[in-house]
Amino acid sequence: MKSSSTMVVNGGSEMDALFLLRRQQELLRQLRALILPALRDADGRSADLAISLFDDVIDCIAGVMSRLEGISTQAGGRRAGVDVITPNAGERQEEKPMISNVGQKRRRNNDKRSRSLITVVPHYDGHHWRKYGQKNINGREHTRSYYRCAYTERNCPATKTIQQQDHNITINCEEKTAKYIVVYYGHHTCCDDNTRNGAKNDPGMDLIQNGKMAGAVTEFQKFDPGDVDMPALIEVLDNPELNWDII
DNA sequence: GAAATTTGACCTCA
DNA sequence: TGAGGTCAAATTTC
Repeated sequence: MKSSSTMVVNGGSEMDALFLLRRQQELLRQLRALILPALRDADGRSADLAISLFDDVIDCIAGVMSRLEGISTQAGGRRAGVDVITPNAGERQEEKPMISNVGQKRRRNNDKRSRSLITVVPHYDGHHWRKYGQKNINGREHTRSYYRCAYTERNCPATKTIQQQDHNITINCEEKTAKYIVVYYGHHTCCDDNTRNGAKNDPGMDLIQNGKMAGAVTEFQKFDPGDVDMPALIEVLDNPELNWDII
């Protein structure tokens, strides 16, 4: 099956290419969060090397994106309705805690939104989340669920909401499985170690043990750090099982 | 029994 | 004033 990414590239503009690059960048981050726990358990040195390689690739994409952004700005503005996602965007945006007064209920400011994604696996992002609320949203068929980082005792302010899309998306006459809009707020201050350990408890990580993501992980465990196969990596990123779309 | 989830009430903000 | 976000007690799950 030809990926939607490829199709857009073939007929696309600078903005389409930018959109795909953002998607790839985000996919890389998700893949990084996905495989690092397994790598660290197996071999800490490989994990460190993998982090370095991932960061290099993400930086390269960021460099290409900034060039393309220069071109597309000259050509007439950004793609409507798409968040601009820059490297570490979530980390840079948040200087203040999201909730300024503990115990006070405050409506979330949209400025605090860091990024949003559409995915079929909303729990699968490498972090350990705890649900703290659920609401029916006006005009929506499905409820919205509210999650915060499970490491709140370490003052981690990260939260996210998961909203199932009202209608399943159909691409190339194929009925896709239910998709969820995941919006992340704040960033994790619970550090990588917690992310790593927390991921073991993340419901999404069960997917690996259950075999849904086993292919990707198995491939990576066989990975030779000295032999980076970029086409193969792109194949993994295009894996519909992950199916992350930046919105 | 601890941890996680559910759910109704409450609070804030547009 | 109502929609959306959060709290916290009750309930469920492990």
